Amino acid sequence: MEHARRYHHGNLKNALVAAGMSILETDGLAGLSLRAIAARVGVSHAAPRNHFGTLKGLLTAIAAEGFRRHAAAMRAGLPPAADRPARLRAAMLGYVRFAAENPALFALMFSPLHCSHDDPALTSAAAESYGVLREIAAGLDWDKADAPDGAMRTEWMLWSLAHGYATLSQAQLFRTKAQGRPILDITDIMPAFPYRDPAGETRP
Amino acid sequence: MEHARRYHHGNLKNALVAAGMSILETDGLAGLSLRAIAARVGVSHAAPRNHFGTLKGLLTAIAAEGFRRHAAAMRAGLPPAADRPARLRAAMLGYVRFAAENPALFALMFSPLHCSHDDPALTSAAAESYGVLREIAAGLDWDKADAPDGAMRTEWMLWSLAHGYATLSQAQLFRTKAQGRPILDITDIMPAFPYRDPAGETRP
DNA sequence: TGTACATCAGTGAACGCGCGTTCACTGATGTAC
DNA sequence: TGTACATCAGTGAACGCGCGTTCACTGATGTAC
Repeated sequence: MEHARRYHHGNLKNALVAAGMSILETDGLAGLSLRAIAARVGVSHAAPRNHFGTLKGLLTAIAAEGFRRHAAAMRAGLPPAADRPARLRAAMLGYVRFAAENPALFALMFSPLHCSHDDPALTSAAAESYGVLREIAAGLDWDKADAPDGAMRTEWMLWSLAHGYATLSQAQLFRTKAQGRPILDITDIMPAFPYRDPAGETRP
Repeated sequence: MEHARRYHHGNLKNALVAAGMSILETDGLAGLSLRAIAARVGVSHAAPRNHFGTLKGLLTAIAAEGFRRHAAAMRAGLPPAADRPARLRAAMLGYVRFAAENPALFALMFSPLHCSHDDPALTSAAAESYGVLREIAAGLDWDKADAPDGAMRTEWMLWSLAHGYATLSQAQLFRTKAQGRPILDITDIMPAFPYRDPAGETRP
C-alpha cells in the first residue's frame, strides 16, 4: 500500500493535538493558530471544526494533554515509596523541570485567555497533576498540618511553591543583581519538612 | 478657555499608559491593542509611535507601571515595623490581593509574550516589588537561612509562594472537589516562620 | 452479496475583521539672532 | 520684540497580513434490508 493521502485522516483528533504540541515547541504560544495547526497536519483549516468545534476547544484539548504529560513527568523520576523526603524533592523538581522544558505548553495550560478552565476534560487532566502532589503531601509535617483542611493546605502550599518558582524563573525578572546567577533549583528554597507517620525515614 | 482639542496632547505618554490600565480593567488582556489604547485617549493610532516606538514598548511601560502599583499595594497595608510577623502576613496578602483585583494587569506583567522583561525600566520597576519582600525577608528564620545566599533564598521562597498561590487561585483549576470551597487566603498555607534578630517580637 | 441511503469527515473558497506598521503630511513649539 | 527655521508630536490614509468562521460541496464509511 502506497500510504497515499486519503480523504479521511482516520486519527485527526489526536494528530491535531500532537501538531499543537509540536508548534508550541518550535514557535511558542504566539504561533499556535488554528490555521497553523491544521497546516502542520496537512489538512484543511476547516477540518478541526468537526472534532473540536472552536479554536478554544482545540487549545483546551492540547492543554489537557499537557497536564497528562506534566503528571507523567512528575511521576517519572520518583524514587521508591520508602524515602518520602526524596520523593517530595523529586516531585517538586519534576514540576519545575517540566515547566522549564516546555515553557510555551506550560503557559498555555494556565492561560484562561487560551483555554477553558471549566472544561471537564481539562479539569480532570489537571487533577492528575494535582494527584501527584496530593500523594506526596500526605503525612508531611508542618505547623498547619493539623489545622482544618490540613491536607489541602499542604497540597496548596507545595503546589504554590513549585508553580511560583517555575513561573518566576521563566520570567527572569528577579535574578540577583549582585552576582547575576540564579538559584540553582527549587530544593534550595524548600523548607525542610519532616514526615511523621509510618513509612517515613523522617529526616529530609 | 474652551478646553478645545489641541493638536498636541501635552501628556500623551502618561495618558496612553493610563488608557492601557483602563482597558485592562474593562476588556482584559485580549483587548489591549495599540489601536484600542490610542482610541481611548482620542488620538491617532500612529501617535504612540513617537513615544514608545513599538506596541511592545507601550505594553512594557504599562507593565512597569503595574509593578510600581504592585509595590505600592504591598506597602500600603503594612503595620509598624515592630511586629514583623504581622508585616510578613500583610505583605503576602497584599501581593495576592493585588493579583486578584487586577488579574489582566497581573498577567501582562509576567507575560514575556507581551512585554520585554529585559527592558531596564521594567526590571527596575519590578525591583520595587521585589524590594518589599526583601525587606520583609530579612531576619526571617528557617532552616535555609544560614545556607549560602540565605537571604536570597528567603526572598525567593516567599515570592514563589505568593506568586504561585495568586496564579493558581486565578486559574481556578485546583479547588477541592469535596466541598467546592477554596482556601480563604494565603496565610492559610504559610509556614509559621519566626524572626530571630533585634526588633522581632518572634512568635508569628 | 449487493444496493440504497444516511451520516460522517473532509475540501476550498470566500467573508469580514482588526491588527501593527509605514509614510507623506501638517500644525505647534521652541530657539537663535 | 520680531522673524526665520529646525524640531517635535501629531494626522489620516493605505498596506498587507493572518486570523477564525461560515458555507455549499464532496468523497468515504457504515448500516439496513
